[in-house]
Amino acid sequence: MINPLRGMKDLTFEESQRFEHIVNMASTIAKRYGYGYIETPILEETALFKRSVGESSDIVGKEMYQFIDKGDNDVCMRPEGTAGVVRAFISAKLDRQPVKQKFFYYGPMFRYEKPQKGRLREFHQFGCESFGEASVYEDFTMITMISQIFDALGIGYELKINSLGCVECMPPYRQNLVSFLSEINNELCEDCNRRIVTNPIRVLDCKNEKCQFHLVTSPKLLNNLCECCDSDFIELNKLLTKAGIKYTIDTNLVRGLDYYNKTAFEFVSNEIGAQSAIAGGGRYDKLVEFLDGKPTPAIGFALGIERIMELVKMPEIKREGYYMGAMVPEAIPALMTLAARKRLTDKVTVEFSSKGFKSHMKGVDKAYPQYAVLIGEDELKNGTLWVKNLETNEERTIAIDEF
RNA sequence: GUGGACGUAGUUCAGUUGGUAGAGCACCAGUUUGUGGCACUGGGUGUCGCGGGUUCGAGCCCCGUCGUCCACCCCA
Repeated sequence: MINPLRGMKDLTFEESQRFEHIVNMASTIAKRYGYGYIETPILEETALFKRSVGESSDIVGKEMYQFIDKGDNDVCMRPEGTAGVVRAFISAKLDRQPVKQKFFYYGPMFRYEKPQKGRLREFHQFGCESFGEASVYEDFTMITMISQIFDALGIGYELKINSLGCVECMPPYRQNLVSFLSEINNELCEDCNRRIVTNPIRVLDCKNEKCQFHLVTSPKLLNNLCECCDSDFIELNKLLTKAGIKYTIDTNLVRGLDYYNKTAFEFVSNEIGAQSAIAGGGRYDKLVEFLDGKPTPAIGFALGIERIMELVKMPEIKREGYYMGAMVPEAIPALMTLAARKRLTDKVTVEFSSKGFKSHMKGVDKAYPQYAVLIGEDELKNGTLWVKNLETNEERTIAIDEF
């Protein structure tokens, strides 16, 4: 027996319905905010992810499904969605038009990780990317939209926000932090010492208590923002408060991908294990030009579909369509004709084997239709159908033509 | 990549100091050619993850391997 690869899952029945429901709900809401569907390739040049996500990140460093294809190209299964959408945006030369563009997407992402709860090798994200809008109102709008999606899905969440600064204020702060960390590096754990070199901001959210003790006096980015970043962050706080969206400022919130700047946010749930981030995103104003486009401010987010699947409250299922069956084999051809016609407008389940009444009714329970339609000896003889409405339990025998 | 737990029926699980596998649910058939969900009766559907070893004998003990789960790391 061949099973799916490690960390990859088949979705059927309730699970696939949940998946569909999430995508439908998120798409519907995103469209209301002006987002249009974009589909981009799953396979991209490896260089795209190295340049956008960043070589220092774990994603690029050790988690990519990367290989050389038959044409000698260095290619990679996308580990996240933003890079591909930005690439598509630039490929279509949309960066040369002064028009704001908003896209949503959903689909599989691949990371070669060790699977655990909420962490798969093939997982699915729904995401949005907004290009050309630098206003902090857009940051606020996006966060509002995500809250709305989670509300519509019946999911509880906590929102964390932070500002990562910009090219003006981040580099000096970073240098500042590195020198602070270097002075106390003897007190810090092994991981943190590694992070001082690879990604010093990450040291700030180390879970080691001893590290946290020594980090109390560390320089904080929020106190070192430039005027623009500072006022935008204050404005974002005001807007969220005014809109009644609960949030906390998490100065240690660092997004894992190199391209983020200014607003960073994360939605977390405490009900799904250690992998608690259910959505994350932020601004990436420099990424478009970094991938050879014209400077274009942008902001985006992605939510992990599998991570929220078990949190979603599903709407009640309703009876739908028809179950059709015959109690004598000779009636089956007539059934097929009726079914074909009904299927132009309704859901129809046809049982091809003729069997007893009771047996058919069991089939009816499984198919959960609104109507059961049966043909037995009498009906066949008289050219009629037996129809039962399973909601009202009303039964009728009608002429075939009336159906 | 590191650490820990666990792999028995479709599923959830039981299985004694080692003696050739069992229960609930699900499923199928029947009671019942004409009223389903309920009830009753019958049916086990299995490479005990895989491979080796110890033993007269392994689901159980040992080694290896694959896989799942959980945590770290990291992230959606």
